[in-house]
Amino acid sequence: MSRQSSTAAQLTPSQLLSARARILEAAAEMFRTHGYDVSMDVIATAANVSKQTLYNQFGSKEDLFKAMIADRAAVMRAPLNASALERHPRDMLADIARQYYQHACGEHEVGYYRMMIGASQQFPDMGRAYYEAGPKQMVEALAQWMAREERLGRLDTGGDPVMAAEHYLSLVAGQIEARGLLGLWTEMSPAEMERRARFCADIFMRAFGPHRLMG
Amino acid sequence: MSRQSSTAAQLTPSQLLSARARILEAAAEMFRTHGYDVSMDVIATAANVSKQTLYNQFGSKEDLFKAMIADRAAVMRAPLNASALERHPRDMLADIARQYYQHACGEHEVGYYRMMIGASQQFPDMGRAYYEAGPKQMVEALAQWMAREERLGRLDTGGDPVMAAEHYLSLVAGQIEARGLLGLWTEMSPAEMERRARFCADIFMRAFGPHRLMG
DNA sequence: GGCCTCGTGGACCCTGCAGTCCACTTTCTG
DNA sequence: CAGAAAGTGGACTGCAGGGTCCACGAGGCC
Repeated sequence: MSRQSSTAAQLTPSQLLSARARILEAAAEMFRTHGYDVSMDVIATAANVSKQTLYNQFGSKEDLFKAMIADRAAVMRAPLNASALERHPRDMLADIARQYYQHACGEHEVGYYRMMIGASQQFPDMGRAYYEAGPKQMVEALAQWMAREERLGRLDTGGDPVMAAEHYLSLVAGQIEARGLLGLWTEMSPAEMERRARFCADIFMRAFGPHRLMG
Repeated sequence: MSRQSSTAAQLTPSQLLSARARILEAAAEMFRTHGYDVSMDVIATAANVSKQTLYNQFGSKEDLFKAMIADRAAVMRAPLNASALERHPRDMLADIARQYYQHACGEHEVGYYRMMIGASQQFPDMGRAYYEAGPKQMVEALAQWMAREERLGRLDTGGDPVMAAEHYLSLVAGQIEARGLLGLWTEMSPAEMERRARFCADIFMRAFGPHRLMG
């Protein structure tokens, strides 16, 4: 019993993960909140790991950073679950906006995005990688869906679904993201999310819906 | 003659400015391209000034940075020249987009924006200041104009001109800015600018024009 | 000419941080 | 149990960068 309690029982959950996973997690958190400038000591402390272990797992700070980016890229998936294909475009669009507001524009994600922007100055290829793993995926998935809807006659993007998709995502993210990037944080109530989501879907449908007034 | 040439004649243009102005200019350039991490030595060299002079003018790095921000804020003005009030909203909107594409989304400005994002992590109040001096001004100016147009019956924002204004600016900036922030640079031809500007104005008018289909 | 101000450049101090080393302990494995 | 493998903590090195100091030069003012 005493041996048990001294090894497993009193460990915090984070200590049950492998050292490597713990480091990656802590690194993500520290990089996100402090930018690339965090010291390796701070990361080691946050990961509950000695500095040496850290250097054993990842040869250098740059390597650690890159590994952590790669690790996150796997997490970051286009949240366009193609489940409900037969729903009305308006509902689908509103849903995308809702998902965005709930998951992709939190303090967490915006902080992460901000860090990537900062890092892209230091590691230019990383910016590209991030863009292609993240935003680009979303645009493409959405554009594909829109093209399909256009073929079904339920949307009219004027033959440029990519631009329409970009516009919709811009509409959804809009100033919220801009404010977040500059560190201005305003919590968004569920009601507000709902209102904005509907608003976005509505105006998109007015602009790209099938019953257009003008050519 | 020899005295003349040794003092004024062979000075480069930048050396004719006051030391302070030269420092501010060089600091802006260096901070923009390298982020807040540039060393003071580099800035001093770029300004063609000794390190001591730099510290005489601005007590510390932080002070220099803030002074440079303040200096830039004066330059950054909402480019919504209210000259042409009687023009058709569509033309006005297209013009705003054109102006944005020509002046506000160049490598220069986006680099500056990126730097501000990075700095807002270190100096939170600076992010707010930047937002209020820049984006916010634009949104408000545009919203005011839209409210006026709505009263004239030439626009229908559904009673929320601010949201409409935000949406229009998002539409215009959109993915271009996102890509720029991540360091992906794609030169935009004048034709492309024109196409995008028209596109933005058109879809905005379809969504918020006076002849709406649905309530 | 003599003083004063401003600038120069280069040496210098000190702190923080990436990265290394090492002696010691823990844990896994045969 | 013995030995290997991995981890620990803390001291240490080297360097970059913020900030200071100082001896010197050049122009303006009386």
